[in-house]
Amino acid sequence: MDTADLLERSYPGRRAELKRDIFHKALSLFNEQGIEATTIEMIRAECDTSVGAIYHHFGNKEGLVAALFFTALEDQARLRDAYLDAADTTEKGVQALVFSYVDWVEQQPQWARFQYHARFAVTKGPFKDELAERNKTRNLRLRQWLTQSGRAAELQDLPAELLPSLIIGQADSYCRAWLAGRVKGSPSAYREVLAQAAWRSIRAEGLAEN
Amino acid sequence: MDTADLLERSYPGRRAELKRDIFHKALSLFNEQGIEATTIEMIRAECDTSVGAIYHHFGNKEGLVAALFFTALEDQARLRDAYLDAADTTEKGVQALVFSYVDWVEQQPQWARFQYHARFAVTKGPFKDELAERNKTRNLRLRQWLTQSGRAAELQDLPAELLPSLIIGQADSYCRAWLAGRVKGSPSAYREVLAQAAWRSIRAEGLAEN
DNA sequence: TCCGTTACAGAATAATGTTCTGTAACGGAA
DNA sequence: TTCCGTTACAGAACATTATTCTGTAACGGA
Repeated sequence: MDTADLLERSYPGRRAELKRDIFHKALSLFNEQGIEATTIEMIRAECDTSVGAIYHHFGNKEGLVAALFFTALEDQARLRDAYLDAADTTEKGVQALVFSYVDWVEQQPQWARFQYHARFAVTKGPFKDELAERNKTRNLRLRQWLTQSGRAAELQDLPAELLPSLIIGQADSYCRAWLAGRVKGSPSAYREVLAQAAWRSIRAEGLAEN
Repeated sequence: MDTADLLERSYPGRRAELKRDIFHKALSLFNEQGIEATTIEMIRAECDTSVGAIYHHFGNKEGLVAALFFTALEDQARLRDAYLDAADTTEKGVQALVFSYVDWVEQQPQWARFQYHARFAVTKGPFKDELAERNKTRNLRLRQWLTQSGRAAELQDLPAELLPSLIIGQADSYCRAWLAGRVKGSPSAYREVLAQAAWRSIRAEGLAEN
């Protein structure tokens, strides 16, 4: 399960060959050199194609960035929903969110790294509306889980807008540190610790929980 | 306590007037338009100066970004160290880290937002060595606190490289959400909740703690 | 007052993003 | 199979933007 697999999944077929290749090479370059520092010419050379081809498929550099970003978001959400579907208790749900997050980051470090760095550009740029649109539908399953009836009883009395950060914040922070090379242990090696930490921080204070 | 104050603090004196102005205006533009989308010409026009002046002070666009980034980091650390010095227990220390983080973000939203978005570029670019250098000295106080003797007894048995993320991850996540406009409540309004959550997630399991 | 240094101006240049026009490959319809 | 609209690609021309360079003015200590 690597970058190539993700691309086959999202853009299958022979006719999308070059498109996948541009995706793949651009992703690497953006991550290695930085987004600004990567020129269209570099991508063109790496893919042994023409600028025309790149602009044909993606419109412009911003479009390429946005397309990569959306692809990453969608793939990550796919895994998250799968994990969430298998969780039958609140604690398991929290675990599912943390596990799916760190597992995906570790399976797709390239895409994860890029996602972190491209978010701002996409949020500001001309694709911000499309982003908001996609967010809405992509996070349906998550929102449904969060607001499921009876959830509140198992959790502390917390502002709803705080919940996502409380659940995923620590894992997210560690993943960033790992991708930046500031720490060595892989995120998924700590998945239980991270899930535990999240759960301990939001669960209602029971008497006999561990 | 706003952007202007921060600048007076970091670059005082009359002769740094234009430099401060460039900082100030560039920061706003970078945040509003995005870093790539902001041209030197825009900054020049906004400051009513010349490109020569900008390049004289900062070398190039990357240098300007790096200078802004370093300024933000240093100011944030200043507040953190101040809070940390006043904390006399482990729990208070965790609280100090969370409080200083959210308070600074709320006092300096412009700088905070920029910091998030510029990190990658600086990490990759020609200033990465200077960044690593500065990180080392800037985080001295923090590292000292983290490794202070007796700390481990009050905390769960956790990998050291996980600690920073466990303490600050949730607050960090919420700050990002707030700066991006995804949530409404200001970070410092939730400072106690966030500090509590962090503490609950890492403290050793006592019997009679609340 | 002199003089080296720093601060700034703005035209010239270079690097890079984008457009545009043309050509080839594709794939269904007749 | 042939035709034809559509999609895929090529690469030169163009536009925008970053950067350099040369010159001038202000500063500040000797």
